[in-house]
Amino acid sequence: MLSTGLPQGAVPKLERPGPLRDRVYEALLELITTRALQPGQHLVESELAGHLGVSRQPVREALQRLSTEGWVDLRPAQGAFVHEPTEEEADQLLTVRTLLEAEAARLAAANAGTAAITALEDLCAEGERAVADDDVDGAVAMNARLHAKIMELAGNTVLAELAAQVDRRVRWYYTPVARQRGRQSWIEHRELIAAIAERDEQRATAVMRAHTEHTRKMYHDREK
Amino acid sequence: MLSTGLPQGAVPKLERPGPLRDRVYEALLELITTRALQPGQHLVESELAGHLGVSRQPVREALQRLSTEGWVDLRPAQGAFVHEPTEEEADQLLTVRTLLEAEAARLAAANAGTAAITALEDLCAEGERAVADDDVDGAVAMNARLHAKIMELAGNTVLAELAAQVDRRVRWYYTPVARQRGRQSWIEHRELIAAIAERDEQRATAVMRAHTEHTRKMYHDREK
DNA sequence: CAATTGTCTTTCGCCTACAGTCTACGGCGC
DNA sequence: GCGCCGTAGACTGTAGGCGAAAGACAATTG
Repeated sequence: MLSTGLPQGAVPKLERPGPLRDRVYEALLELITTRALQPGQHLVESELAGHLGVSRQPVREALQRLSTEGWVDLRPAQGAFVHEPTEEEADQLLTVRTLLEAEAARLAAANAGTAAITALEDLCAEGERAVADDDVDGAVAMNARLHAKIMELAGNTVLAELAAQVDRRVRWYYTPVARQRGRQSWIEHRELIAAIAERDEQRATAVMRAHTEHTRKMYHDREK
Repeated sequence: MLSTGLPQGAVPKLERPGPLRDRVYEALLELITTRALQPGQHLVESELAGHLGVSRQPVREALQRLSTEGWVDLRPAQGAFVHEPTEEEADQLLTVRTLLEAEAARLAAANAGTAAITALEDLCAEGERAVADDDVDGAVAMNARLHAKIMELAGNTVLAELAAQVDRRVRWYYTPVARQRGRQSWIEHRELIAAIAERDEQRATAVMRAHTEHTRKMYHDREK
């Protein structure tokens, strides 16, 4: 027990700037997802290092990690290139995402308490408001947070981490599409939450599956 | 066209020892999975470097990768520690594995041709032979190859890569158990292949799900 | 004129060196 | 005797440098 009368959770925890490699990692990921670095582009370590004001080492380590997570391709003795998504890969990734999200919905339906349900409804309401205001970026952000919350309710950390990575890449591939489908998406969210509230695992799975599959359909319709 | 009369495909392509970091990665992974490095153990970069005859840099990069894949925990300013599996995590990982493998079985049932089926049956036969000979290591290896083959037949690269990682970790956690269940496992394999041969997606999914779930049951029974 | 070869630049892969930080232990005061 | 503080050791985090491989381009030769 601490002898000082400090309030337990309120200690700021001395915000330290974590390892440099992590910040470089996030910076690069941001640049990639925002298309500032385009697919296929050659990433030169020394350039990035100079541009970010650090040495090559942290940049190298960040690139390694980005490579294992599928954001860049690391050709031996040649360097890092921003990964170029193919039609096939995007499709496969979406299949996996559907799988993971559907399972999360099922688990969430099995575990969710009343407090959690209201939390979901709050998030959903906020998202709907963003759509009503034509705040596209806000709606996309709320969408991510809602899905993340469902993942959290599922209570499976491993599943959550995998899904987080897959989700982020799917969003990267499908950003042009995702921005288009605002309203319909949130109607489906309501349905999903209802299913979870009723503890109906089957229906929650089915709704989530249909929900993510709509993205695929949207995309294929758009191709023409 | 080459003017030299070199045989076209027979050129050995000059096997080069890939990047050092990759070899270090595989060496460390081997040491971890074989329990030569025990969970919780502190991995000192300079020690490993000296022991492997390389500098710290490749070791660092290998540790980074092992960290993102969940084999070691990287505590800032303190170093790398071999990850310690918890009951809960093992359980969650198994859930994910069940999910991925079941989907793979479904896709395999949808795609498999006759040639592929015979290939599966050959692998299965070889596995059964290993069991009959009490060749435990051989049986485990064949098990891995069979599952990998089914993944391949599923034709989803993303799914395959994810499953490969999850599988490897599951095998690490459950090695003491996995070695125990030889015969029953291969009976189930036969069933699974039959379902795939009949193109029965539903049944293939169900059989694979039951198959992986048996591992969980085995483990929990063993706890007592 | 085309194919080839030699050279040259760029960039990576790895090593070495230094600075910052955490841990452990021993001395000092109470 | 007990607890706190300071110091020393060890290890990680970051920086910079050297050798080597890959690609580009020009010169050379048939």
